[in-house]
Amino acid sequence: MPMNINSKYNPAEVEKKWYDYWMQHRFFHSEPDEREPYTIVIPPPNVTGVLHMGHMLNNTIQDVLIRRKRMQGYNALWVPGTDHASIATEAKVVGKLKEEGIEKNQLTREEFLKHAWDWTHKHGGIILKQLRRLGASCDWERTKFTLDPDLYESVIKVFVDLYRKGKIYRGYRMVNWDPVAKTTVSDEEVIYTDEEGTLYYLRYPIVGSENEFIEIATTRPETILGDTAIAVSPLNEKYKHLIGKKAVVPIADREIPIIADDYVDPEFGTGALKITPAHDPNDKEIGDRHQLDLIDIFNEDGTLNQYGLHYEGMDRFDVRKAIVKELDEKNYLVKTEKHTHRIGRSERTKAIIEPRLSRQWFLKMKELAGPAIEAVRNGEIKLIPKKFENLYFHWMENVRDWNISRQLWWGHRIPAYYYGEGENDYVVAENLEEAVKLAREKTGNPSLTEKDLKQDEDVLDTWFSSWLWPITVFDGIRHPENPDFKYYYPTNDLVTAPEIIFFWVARMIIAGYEFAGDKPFSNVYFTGIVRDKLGRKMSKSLGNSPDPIEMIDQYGADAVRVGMLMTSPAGNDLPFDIELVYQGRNFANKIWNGFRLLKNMKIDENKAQPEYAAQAVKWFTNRFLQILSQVEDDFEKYRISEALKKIYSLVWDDYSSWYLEIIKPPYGEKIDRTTFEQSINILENILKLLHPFMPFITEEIWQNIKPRSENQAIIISSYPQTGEFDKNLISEFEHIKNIISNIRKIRKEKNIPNKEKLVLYMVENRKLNPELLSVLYKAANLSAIHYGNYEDAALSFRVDKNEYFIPIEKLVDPEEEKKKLQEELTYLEGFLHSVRKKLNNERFVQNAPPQVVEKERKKESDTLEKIKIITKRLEKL
RNA sequence: GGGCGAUUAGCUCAGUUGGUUCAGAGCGCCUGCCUUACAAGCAGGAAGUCACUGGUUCGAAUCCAGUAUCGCCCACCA
Repeated sequence: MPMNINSKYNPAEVEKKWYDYWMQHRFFHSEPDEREPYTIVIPPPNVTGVLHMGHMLNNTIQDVLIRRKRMQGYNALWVPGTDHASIATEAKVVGKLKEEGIEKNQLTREEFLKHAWDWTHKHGGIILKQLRRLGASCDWERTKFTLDPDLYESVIKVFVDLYRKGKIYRGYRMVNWDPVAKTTVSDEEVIYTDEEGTLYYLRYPIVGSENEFIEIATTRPETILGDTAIAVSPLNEKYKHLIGKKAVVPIADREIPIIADDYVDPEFGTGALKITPAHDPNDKEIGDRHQLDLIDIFNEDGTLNQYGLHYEGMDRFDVRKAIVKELDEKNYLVKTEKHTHRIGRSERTKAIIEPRLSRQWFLKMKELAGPAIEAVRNGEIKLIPKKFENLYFHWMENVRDWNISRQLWWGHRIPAYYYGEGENDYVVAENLEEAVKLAREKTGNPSLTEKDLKQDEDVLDTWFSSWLWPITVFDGIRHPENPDFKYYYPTNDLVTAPEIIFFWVARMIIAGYEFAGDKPFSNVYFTGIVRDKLGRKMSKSLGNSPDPIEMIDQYGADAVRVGMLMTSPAGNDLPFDIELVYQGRNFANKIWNGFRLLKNMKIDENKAQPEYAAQAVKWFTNRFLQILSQVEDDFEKYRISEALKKIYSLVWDDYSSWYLEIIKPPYGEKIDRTTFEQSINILENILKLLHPFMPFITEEIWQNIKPRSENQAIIISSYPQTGEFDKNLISEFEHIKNIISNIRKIRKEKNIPNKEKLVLYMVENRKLNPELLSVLYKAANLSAIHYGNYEDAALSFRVDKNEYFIPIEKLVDPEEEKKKLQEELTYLEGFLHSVRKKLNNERFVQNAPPQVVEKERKKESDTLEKIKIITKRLEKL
């Protein structure tokens, strides 16, 4: 049926229609059955986030993988969901409340959480809606949120379990303290700049020896009041005799040990380092190694506390000035030097960050990491590309204990319950009831009640719930025997960004072995970072990121998907350019017009299939299988961009430029039924190959190219199967294409209209399948093909060892023809020379594998033959 | 400073265990075409000392060493 189809593909009309159709028919939904599962869990985006270019790339890849497997007969499941993202979400809620004039600290925990939930319900899930626009075929019926009751319960259960196994402990950790905001800030929120400061050289008297001092250098003289040791390098001869002795802290008048530690650089400053474990991260580590005391000299606002002695209550920077003066007066200050060093300032308040000790919960990582390292080492889990394995091993082998507590309210509240003020006056339990029971046992006080217990105020790090994601989305912590978990776990592929290889990927692997007894996934595909043309990371704050939804509105999801994938090999950054989306859009249009051509053809039921069409069908069928096998290989190796490029070229070059042009009936004629049906078949296969990349346009065409019954859809159709193909046929067809190109070139050079028929003479040194000549007639518009040499004036060209002539009466200039032949000859002689150079090299003939030598011999003889042909031709002219 | 990776056409990248005319693709650029599917198109074309230096080898874009530049991760010095 001819119909009126616009020559421009219009994605906006099409995309919503088919997404709704897929949803209505629950094609994305999966339930365990007898098929083999193929499972991906989404890296859960922040619940209140919006879609950015990184998500686009990431989720397009996941959708390509899942759609392909679905068509290949797997029970494919892609589990979507969101992450509560404690820090990011809490910051947003705090900011929004501030705008309304409400400070967080005016609210109770319950009041604040209500605001947070309201916010989550209002903005949460926007990103999931946006993913639908991209075409993501997630099983939305299984959408999870990391704060869902079942996930919450699982996280708490895991905490308790780890605590009972002795893997969770309380300890102190340096945090970035903002004395103006009176809060901790994350590492990411600290901005470092080089600033000019002063290095103060101070001397500490040695206990027990008259007039002997040890000299140190510091940029922060006020912190001497918190000193608990002086460290020197054990290799430093200068101080060897002092190790084990004591020194006196000036002003504070405390005695502190002189210790040896490798951390100290004997070359820097004086070679001796004052140790203030409460106020410097490195000093803290040294302090831990040597069991030094901790003296915290600061209040929350950066003024000194009682350990500041007579400076109590003064600001840290005022104290610095004052104490330098006092040290100088008392003759402890040796000298000062200008010194440039990096200073960390709070992003928000610009206040200089104060390293401050704070009590936190930690998870011991060393033992847990063992099986996770082994799994990657023995290939049970593959990282793609492989280069990330080095990074993984390096981190895992030097893994530090994980600080899992955060001073926030939005998240999973730490299930520790305190019944007293003492260091160990707490119990860890899954709920309050259980906690009471445990507390009674621990204290021996049976009258203890819920009212006597106070739950820890902190919540768990967001990653402490995400690391369980592949397990908890199937409820595998609470009910490890449930059918979903048994069927879908372990999942197959994970697609994520290399930035979170430690935060998330490594920890998921650990959790998988620890809590599920098996890996969480088999392959991890790392995408790159999406950058702009200038190489900058696309980010909201830079404003250099296009709005993905606007792009989809304008160019269609298929175009955007193709644009994202066209040039993004695993692990490589993607320099995004809108040109890529244009290319995707143009490609969609190309496919669309191929469809239009077929759709508008009129069929002659009585017409027999022309030979050229039969040959074209045969060729394309083989060519398709050839490309299909290459594409399968690419997918096997996760070379997704490569697969797309091959399909792109198959569709554009082989299918559109060659196949369709050949089978297209001459103007005004109808097409025969056989060719038409075969062409539809071919198109269907092409659409299937394309569907994972371009789900919408392929569904639209597939549904319209022939009548379909309800419940049929390309999304659930079966993917083409690889098979044997005739390489020889493909190569012969290449030869024919080559002849056609040469004839087109001649037409162009000589200004011969395409409508004018030409005669071709050919000298066949390589025999061609005569049936293929029908294609030649059709595509080159020939009136006759003669075998044999053409002796008179003619234009000639050579393909392989064959020689072809196009006789043209007037327009042939023998000189021009001679020149062309001469050029060819020169090239061939040069080539022959290089081949012979190899063959004359005895060592080559002896050492190279026989096939290689054989190939060179063949090259030699072929070239000689070609040279002979040209020489003969030249003689005649 | 430590570790990892990269460097191939104007741009973005392939080049799969050294061996086909191996120097490729897409985009861009140049030329000619509004040819009855598609100008978001068609037909042609130009363009690279494979970062540099040396080595291994019969043979190197491919393997090794060094140098330069860039990127990423970690530690960033009292």
